[in-house]
Amino acid sequence: MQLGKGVEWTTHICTVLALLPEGKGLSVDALADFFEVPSAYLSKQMQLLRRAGIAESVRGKRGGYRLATSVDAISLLDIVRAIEGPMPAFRCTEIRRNGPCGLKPKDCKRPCEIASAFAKAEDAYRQALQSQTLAGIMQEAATNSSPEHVMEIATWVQRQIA
Amino acid sequence: MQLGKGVEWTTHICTVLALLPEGKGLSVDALADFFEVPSAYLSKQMQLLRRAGIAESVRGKRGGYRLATSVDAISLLDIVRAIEGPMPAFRCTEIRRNGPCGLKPKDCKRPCEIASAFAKAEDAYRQALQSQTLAGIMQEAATNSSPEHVMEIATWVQRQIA
DNA sequence: GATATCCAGATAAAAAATATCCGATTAAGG
DNA sequence: CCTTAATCGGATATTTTTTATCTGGATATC
Repeated sequence: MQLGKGVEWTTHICTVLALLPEGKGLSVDALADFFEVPSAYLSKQMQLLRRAGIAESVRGKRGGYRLATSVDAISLLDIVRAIEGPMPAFRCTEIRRNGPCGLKPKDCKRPCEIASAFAKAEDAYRQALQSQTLAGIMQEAATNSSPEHVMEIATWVQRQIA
Repeated sequence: MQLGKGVEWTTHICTVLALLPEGKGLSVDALADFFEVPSAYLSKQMQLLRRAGIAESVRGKRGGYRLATSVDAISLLDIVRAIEGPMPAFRCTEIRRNGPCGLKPKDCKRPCEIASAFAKAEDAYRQALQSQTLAGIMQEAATNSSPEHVMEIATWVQRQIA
Protein backbone atom coordinates (compact mmCIF):
# COMPACT_ATOMS: atom_id res chain seq x y z
CA MET A 1 0.00 0.00 0.00
CA GLN A 2 1.80 3.05 -1.25
CA LEU A 3 1.05 6.59 -2.26
CA GLY A 4 2.40 7.70 -5.63
CA LYS A 5 5.50 9.82 -5.87
CA GLY A 6 3.31 12.62 -7.18
CA VAL A 7 1.94 13.13 -3.69
CA GLU A 8 5.36 13.89 -2.29
CA TRP A 9 6.32 16.01 -5.27
CA THR A 10 3.23 18.14 -5.44
CA THR A 11 3.08 18.73 -1.71
CA HIS A 12 6.59 20.11 -1.73
CA ILE A 13 5.78 22.10 -4.85
CA CYS A 14 2.75 23.69 -3.23
CA THR A 15 4.98 25.04 -0.48
CA VAL A 16 7.08 26.72 -3.19
CA LEU A 17 4.13 28.04 -5.18
CA ALA A 18 2.91 29.60 -1.96
CA LEU A 19 5.89 31.96 -2.07
CA LEU A 20 4.88 33.49 -5.40
CA PRO A 21 3.69 37.08 -5.53
CA GLU A 22 0.18 37.69 -6.77
CA GLY A 23 -0.32 37.09 -10.48
CA LYS A 24 2.94 35.25 -11.11
CA GLY A 25 3.48 31.60 -11.96
CA LEU A 26 6.23 29.00 -12.19
CA SER A 27 6.69 26.74 -15.19
CA VAL A 28 6.74 22.98 -14.89
CA ASP A 29 10.32 22.94 -16.13
CA ALA A 30 11.41 25.34 -13.42
CA LEU A 31 9.67 23.27 -10.75
CA ALA A 32 11.10 20.04 -12.14
CA ASP A 33 14.58 21.55 -12.00
CA PHE A 34 14.02 22.78 -8.47
CA PHE A 35 13.32 19.27 -7.18
CA GLU A 36 15.14 17.25 -9.84
CA VAL A 37 12.11 15.27 -10.85
CA PRO A 38 11.13 14.28 -14.41
CA SER A 39 9.48 17.23 -16.04
CA ALA A 40 7.07 15.46 -18.38
CA TYR A 41 5.66 13.30 -15.63
CA LEU A 42 5.47 16.16 -13.18
CA SER A 43 3.40 17.97 -15.77
CA LYS A 44 0.76 15.26 -15.45
CA GLN A 45 0.69 15.58 -11.69
CA MET A 46 0.31 19.35 -11.95
CA GLN A 47 -2.63 18.90 -14.26
CA LEU A 48 -4.25 16.76 -11.56
CA LEU A 49 -3.71 19.53 -9.05
CA ARG A 50 -5.32 21.96 -11.42
CA ARG A 51 -8.37 19.79 -12.06
CA ALA A 52 -8.82 19.45 -8.33
CA GLY A 53 -8.89 23.21 -7.97
CA ILE A 54 -5.71 23.36 -5.92
CA ALA A 55 -3.58 25.04 -8.56
CA GLU A 56 -4.38 27.10 -11.61
CA SER A 57 -2.41 27.40 -14.81
CA VAL A 58 -1.67 30.16 -17.27
CA ARG A 59 -0.82 29.14 -20.80
CA GLY A 60 1.55 30.76 -23.18
CA LYS A 61 4.79 32.58 -22.75
CA ARG A 62 5.52 33.63 -19.18
CA GLY A 63 2.75 31.32 -18.05
CA GLY A 64 2.98 28.60 -15.44
CA TYR A 65 1.35 27.29 -12.30
CA ARG A 66 0.29 29.02 -9.13
CA LEU A 67 -1.96 28.15 -6.21
CA ALA A 68 -5.66 28.65 -6.76
CA THR A 69 -6.48 29.41 -3.13
CA SER A 70 -4.80 30.37 0.11
CA VAL A 71 -2.53 27.92 1.88
CA ASP A 72 -4.85 27.56 4.85
CA ALA A 73 -7.58 26.34 2.51
CA ILE A 74 -5.46 23.48 1.15
CA SER A 75 -5.22 20.33 3.23
CA LEU A 76 -3.10 17.26 2.69
CA LEU A 77 -6.29 15.37 2.00
CA ASP A 78 -7.02 17.72 -0.89
CA ILE A 79 -3.65 16.90 -2.40
CA VAL A 80 -3.91 13.17 -1.87
CA ARG A 81 -7.37 13.08 -3.38
CA ALA A 82 -6.20 15.16 -6.34
CA ILE A 83 -3.27 12.86 -7.12
CA GLU A 84 -4.51 9.45 -6.01
CA GLY A 85 -8.19 9.78 -6.70
CA PRO A 86 -11.06 8.97 -4.38
CA MET A 87 -10.70 5.20 -4.26
CA PRO A 88 -10.46 3.60 -0.81
CA ALA A 89 -7.36 1.60 0.02
CA PHE A 90 -9.33 -1.45 1.04
CA ARG A 91 -10.99 -3.10 -1.92
CA CYS A 92 -14.04 -5.12 -0.97
CA THR A 93 -14.66 -7.69 -3.67
CA GLU A 94 -17.65 -9.12 -1.84
CA ILE A 95 -16.17 -12.54 -1.45
CA ARG A 96 -18.87 -13.24 1.10
CA ARG A 97 -21.05 -13.97 -1.94
CA ASN A 98 -18.69 -16.65 -3.20
CA GLY A 99 -18.37 -20.33 -2.57
CA PRO A 100 -20.60 -22.97 -1.02
CA CYS A 101 -21.85 -20.67 1.73
CA GLY A 102 -22.02 -17.54 -0.41
CA LEU A 103 -24.69 -15.00 0.47
CA LYS A 104 -27.34 -14.04 -2.03
CA PRO A 105 -27.33 -10.42 -3.23
CA LYS A 106 -30.48 -9.60 -1.27
CA ASP A 107 -28.66 -10.53 1.93
CA CYS A 108 -25.85 -8.10 1.14
CA LYS A 109 -27.67 -4.83 1.41
CA ARG A 110 -25.53 -3.55 4.21
CA PRO A 111 -21.74 -3.59 3.67
CA CYS A 112 -19.93 -6.49 5.26
CA GLU A 113 -18.48 -5.95 8.71
CA ILE A 114 -14.93 -6.33 7.49
CA ALA A 115 -15.29 -3.68 4.81
CA SER A 116 -16.94 -1.39 7.35
CA ALA A 117 -14.10 -1.86 9.79
CA PHE A 118 -11.51 -0.89 7.22
CA ALA A 119 -13.66 2.04 6.12
CA LYS A 120 -13.63 3.32 9.71
CA ALA A 121 -9.86 3.25 9.77
CA GLU A 122 -9.63 5.05 6.47
CA ASP A 123 -11.98 7.71 7.77
CA ALA A 124 -9.56 8.30 10.61
CA TYR A 125 -6.75 8.57 8.10
CA ARG A 126 -8.61 11.06 5.95
CA GLN A 127 -9.59 13.15 8.90
CA ALA A 128 -5.99 13.30 10.05
CA LEU A 129 -4.97 14.42 6.57
CA GLN A 130 -7.74 16.97 6.37
CA SER A 131 -6.78 18.59 9.63
CA GLN A 132 -3.32 19.40 8.35
CA THR A 133 -3.08 22.36 6.00
CA LEU A 134 -0.27 23.67 3.88
CA ALA A 135 -0.28 26.74 6.08
CA GLY A 136 0.45 24.66 9.16
CA ILE A 137 3.17 22.68 7.47
CA MET A 138 4.87 25.79 6.13
CA GLN A 139 4.80 27.41 9.52
CA GLU A 140 6.48 24.39 11.07
CA ALA A 141 9.02 24.34 8.28
CA ALA A 142 9.76 28.02 8.78
CA THR A 143 10.49 27.56 12.48
CA ASN A 144 12.63 24.47 11.87
CA SER A 145 14.79 25.66 9.01
CA SER A 146 17.59 28.17 8.88
CA PRO A 147 16.90 31.73 7.73
CA GLU A 148 19.61 31.25 5.12
CA HIS A 149 17.74 28.44 3.48
CA VAL A 150 14.46 30.34 3.47
CA MET A 151 16.27 33.24 1.82
CA GLU A 152 17.89 30.94 -0.69
CA ILE A 153 14.51 29.69 -1.86
CA ALA A 154 12.96 33.15 -1.95
CA THR A 155 15.85 34.35 -4.09
CA TRP A 156 15.44 31.43 -6.49
CA VAL A 157 11.74 32.19 -6.88
CA GLN A 158 12.48 35.85 -7.54
CA ARG A 159 14.97 34.94 -10.23
CA GLN A 160 12.45 32.69 -11.99
CA ILE A 161 9.77 35.32 -12.29
CA ALA A 162 12.08 38.19 -13.09
CA MET B 1 -2.92 3.56 -2.81
CA GLN B 2 -4.42 0.16 -2.42
CA LEU B 3 -4.23 -2.78 -0.07
CA GLY B 4 -3.60 -6.15 -1.66
CA LYS B 5 -6.38 -8.66 -2.13
CA GLY B 6 -4.69 -10.85 0.44
CA VAL B 7 -5.84 -8.49 3.18
CA GLU B 8 -9.47 -9.00 2.31
CA TRP B 9 -9.05 -12.73 1.83
CA THR B 10 -7.15 -13.48 4.99
CA THR B 11 -9.38 -11.34 7.16
CA HIS B 12 -12.43 -13.25 6.01
CA ILE B 13 -10.53 -16.49 6.42
CA CYS B 14 -9.59 -15.68 9.98
CA THR B 15 -13.26 -15.37 10.83
CA VAL B 16 -13.73 -18.90 9.51
CA LEU B 17 -10.68 -20.35 11.21
CA ALA B 18 -12.06 -18.93 14.44
CA LEU B 19 -14.92 -21.44 14.23
CA LEU B 20 -12.61 -24.45 14.33
CA PRO B 21 -12.62 -26.71 17.38
CA GLU B 22 -9.37 -27.01 19.30
CA GLY B 23 -6.64 -28.93 17.50
CA LYS B 24 -8.25 -28.97 14.07
CA GLY B 25 -7.19 -27.17 10.92
CA LEU B 26 -8.44 -26.29 7.45
CA SER B 27 -6.41 -26.87 4.30
CA VAL B 28 -5.59 -24.08 1.88
CA ASP B 29 -7.59 -25.86 -0.81
CA ALA B 30 -10.66 -25.98 1.38
CA LEU B 31 -10.34 -22.31 2.23
CA ALA B 32 -9.74 -21.40 -1.40
CA ASP B 33 -12.89 -23.29 -2.36
CA PHE B 34 -14.87 -21.62 0.38
CA PHE B 35 -14.14 -18.14 -0.98
CA GLU B 36 -13.43 -19.04 -4.61
CA VAL B 37 -9.97 -17.53 -4.63
CA PRO B 38 -6.86 -19.00 -6.32
CA SER B 39 -5.44 -21.69 -4.11
CA ALA B 40 -1.74 -21.36 -4.92
CA TYR B 41 -1.72 -17.64 -4.31
CA LEU B 42 -3.79 -17.92 -1.16
CA SER B 43 -1.17 -20.35 0.08
CA LYS B 44 1.38 -17.54 -0.04
CA GLN B 45 -0.85 -15.22 1.94
CA MET B 46 -1.46 -17.87 4.56
CA GLN B 47 2.28 -18.33 4.95
CA LEU B 48 2.52 -14.61 5.67
CA LEU B 49 -0.12 -14.98 8.37
CA ARG B 50 1.83 -17.81 9.89
CA ARG B 51 5.14 -15.93 9.89
CA ALA B 52 3.39 -13.05 11.63
CA GLY B 53 2.21 -15.40 14.37
CA ILE B 54 -1.47 -14.99 13.53
CA ALA B 55 -1.99 -18.49 12.19
CA GLU B 56 -0.17 -21.75 12.68
CA SER B 57 0.11 -24.64 10.28
CA VAL B 58 0.22 -28.40 10.55
CA ARG B 59 1.90 -30.31 7.76
CA GLY B 60 1.03 -33.68 6.34
CA LYS B 61 -2.22 -35.45 5.75
CA ARG B 62 -5.13 -33.96 7.69
CA GLY B 63 -3.02 -30.92 8.34
CA GLY B 64 -3.94 -27.31 7.60
CA TYR B 65 -4.19 -23.88 9.12
CA ARG B 66 -5.70 -22.64 12.36
CA LEU B 67 -5.46 -19.48 14.39
CA ALA B 68 -2.44 -19.21 16.65
CA THR B 69 -4.16 -17.07 19.28
CA SER B 70 -7.59 -15.99 20.41
CA VAL B 71 -9.70 -13.73 18.23
CA ASP B 72 -9.58 -10.87 20.70
CA ALA B 73 -5.78 -10.85 20.44
CA ILE B 74 -5.83 -10.37 16.65
CA SER B 75 -6.36 -6.85 15.34
CA LEU B 76 -6.84 -5.68 11.79
CA LEU B 77 -3.48 -3.98 12.07
CA ASP B 78 -1.88 -7.35 12.78
CA ILE B 79 -3.35 -8.72 9.57
CA VAL B 80 -2.43 -5.71 7.45
CA ARG B 81 1.11 -5.74 8.74
CA ALA B 82 1.39 -9.47 8.10
CA ILE B 83 0.24 -9.21 4.50
CA GLU B 84 1.44 -5.77 3.44
CA GLY B 85 4.55 -5.47 5.51
CA PRO B 86 5.62 -2.57 7.69
CA MET B 87 6.31 0.02 5.01
CA PRO B 88 4.54 3.36 5.34
CA ALA B 89 2.22 4.46 2.55
CA PHE B 90 3.94 7.79 2.11
CA ARG B 91 7.41 7.40 0.64
CA CYS B 92 9.71 10.26 1.50
CA THR B 93 12.47 10.37 -1.09
CA GLU B 94 14.07 13.40 0.54
CA ILE B 95 13.62 15.62 -2.46
CA ARG B 96 14.38 18.55 -0.17
CA ARG B 97 18.02 17.60 -0.76
CA ASN B 98 17.69 17.98 -4.52
CA GLY B 99 18.06 20.86 -6.89
CA PRO B 100 19.58 24.33 -6.66
CA CYS B 101 18.29 24.92 -3.12
CA GLY B 102 18.82 21.36 -1.91
CA LEU B 103 19.67 20.91 1.75
CA LYS B 104 22.90 19.28 2.81
CA PRO B 105 22.63 15.98 4.69
CA LYS B 106 23.67 17.57 7.97
CA ASP B 107 20.65 19.87 7.75
CA CYS B 108 18.31 16.91 7.36
CA LYS B 109 18.67 15.32 10.74
CA ARG B 110 15.03 15.74 11.62
CA PRO B 111 12.46 14.39 9.16
CA CYS B 112 10.94 16.96 6.87
CA GLU B 113 7.66 18.53 7.93
CA ILE B 114 5.76 17.00 5.04
CA ALA B 115 6.90 13.48 5.81
CA SER B 116 6.05 14.05 9.47
CA ALA B 117 2.58 15.25 8.61
CA PHE B 118 1.86 12.14 6.57
CA ALA B 119 3.32 9.98 9.30
CA LYS B 120 0.87 11.48 11.76
CA ALA B 121 -2.03 10.56 9.53
CA GLU B 122 -0.77 7.04 9.13
CA ASP B 123 -0.46 6.72 12.86
CA ALA B 124 -4.13 7.57 13.13
CA TYR B 125 -4.87 4.92 10.53
CA ARG B 126 -2.87 2.27 12.31
CA GLN B 127 -4.41 3.07 15.63
CA ALA B 128 -7.88 2.77 14.16
CA LEU B 129 -6.92 -0.62 12.74
CA GLN B 130 -5.38 -1.75 15.97
CA SER B 131 -8.46 -0.94 17.98
CA GLN B 132 -10.57 -3.30 15.91
CA THR B 133 -10.18 -6.98 16.71
CA LEU B 134 -11.43 -10.07 14.97
CA ALA B 135 -13.57 -10.70 18.04
CA GLY B 136 -15.36 -7.40 17.61
CA ILE B 137 -15.91 -7.91 13.92
CA MET B 138 -17.25 -11.41 14.41
CA GLN B 139 -19.64 -10.23 17.08
CA GLU B 140 -21.01 -7.57 14.77
CA ALA B 141 -21.30 -10.09 11.98
CA ALA B 142 -23.16 -12.49 14.24
CA THR B 143 -25.77 -9.91 15.18
CA ASN B 144 -26.20 -8.76 11.59
CA SER B 145 -26.48 -12.08 9.81
CA SER B 146 -29.23 -14.64 9.80
CA PRO B 147 -29.00 -17.70 12.07
CA GLU B 148 -29.40 -19.86 8.98
CA HIS B 149 -26.24 -18.49 7.44
CA VAL B 150 -24.26 -18.93 10.62
CA MET B 151 -25.48 -22.54 10.76
CA GLU B 152 -24.59 -23.07 7.11
CA ILE B 153 -21.00 -22.07 7.74
CA ALA B 154 -20.70 -24.09 10.92
CA THR B 155 -21.96 -27.15 9.06
CA TRP B 156 -19.46 -26.63 6.25
CA VAL B 157 -16.61 -26.40 8.76
CA GLN B 158 -17.77 -29.59 10.48
CA ARG B 159 -17.87 -31.44 7.18
CA GLN B 160 -14.29 -30.39 6.35
CA ILE B 161 -12.77 -31.68 9.57
CA ALA B 162 -14.80 -34.86 9.75
C1' DG C 1 4.10 -47.06 0.51
C1' DA C 2 0.42 -43.96 -1.12
C1' DT C 3 -1.72 -39.75 -0.17
C1' DA C 4 -2.46 -35.17 1.44
C1' DT C 5 -0.65 -31.33 3.09
C1' DC C 6 2.57 -27.27 3.97
C1' DC C 7 6.90 -24.92 2.36
C1' DA C 8 10.34 -22.36 -0.34
C1' DG C 9 11.90 -20.76 -4.50
C1' DA C 10 11.48 -19.89 -9.33
C1' DT C 11 8.87 -18.21 -12.81
C1' DA C 12 5.04 -16.14 -15.51
C1' DA C 13 1.20 -13.09 -16.39
C1' DA C 14 -1.46 -9.06 -15.50
C1' DA C 15 -2.01 -4.64 -13.73
C1' DA C 16 -0.48 -0.27 -12.09
C1' DA C 17 2.86 3.31 -11.59
C1' DT C 18 6.22 5.88 -13.77
C1' DA C 19 8.00 8.24 -17.69
C1' DT C 20 8.30 10.12 -22.39
C1' DC C 21 6.75 12.05 -26.73
C1' DC C 22 3.96 14.61 -29.89
C1' DG C 23 0.62 17.67 -31.93
C1' DA C 24 -2.57 21.34 -30.58
C1' DT C 25 -3.54 25.54 -28.30
C1' DT C 26 -2.54 29.87 -26.22
C1' DA C 27 -0.29 34.02 -24.87
C1' DA C 28 3.82 37.38 -24.98
C1' DG C 29 7.04 40.01 -27.36
C1' DG C 30 9.57 41.63 -31.18
C1' DC D 1 2.60 38.55 -38.27
C1' DC D 2 5.99 35.46 -36.65
C1' DT D 3 8.71 33.30 -33.21
C1' DT D 4 9.05 31.64 -28.73
C1' DA D 5 7.57 29.69 -24.45
C1' DA D 6 4.31 27.60 -22.08
C1' DT D 7 0.15 24.37 -20.82
C1' DC D 8 -3.02 20.54 -22.52
C1' DG D 9 -4.53 16.10 -23.92
C1' DG D 10 -3.73 11.84 -25.93
C1' DA D 11 -0.83 8.11 -27.18
C1' DT D 12 2.80 5.25 -26.08
C1' DA D 13 6.71 3.09 -23.73
C1' DT D 14 9.13 1.49 -19.66
C1' DT D 15 9.50 -0.14 -15.09
C1' DT D 16 7.70 -1.92 -10.92
C1' DT D 17 4.28 -4.20 -8.24
C1' DT D 18 0.73 -7.31 -7.73
C1' DT D 19 -1.29 -11.43 -8.76
C1' DA D 20 -0.88 -16.13 -10.01
C1' DT D 21 1.20 -20.57 -11.14
C1' DC D 22 4.49 -24.27 -11.06
C1' DT D 23 7.82 -27.49 -9.16
C1' DG D 24 10.44 -30.13 -6.00
C1' DG D 25 11.04 -31.10 -1.20
C1' DA D 26 9.57 -32.12 3.63
C1' DT D 27 6.27 -34.19 6.65
C1' DA D 28 2.53 -36.42 8.71
C1' DT D 29 -1.46 -39.82 8.26
C1' DC D 30 -3.43 -43.85 6.92
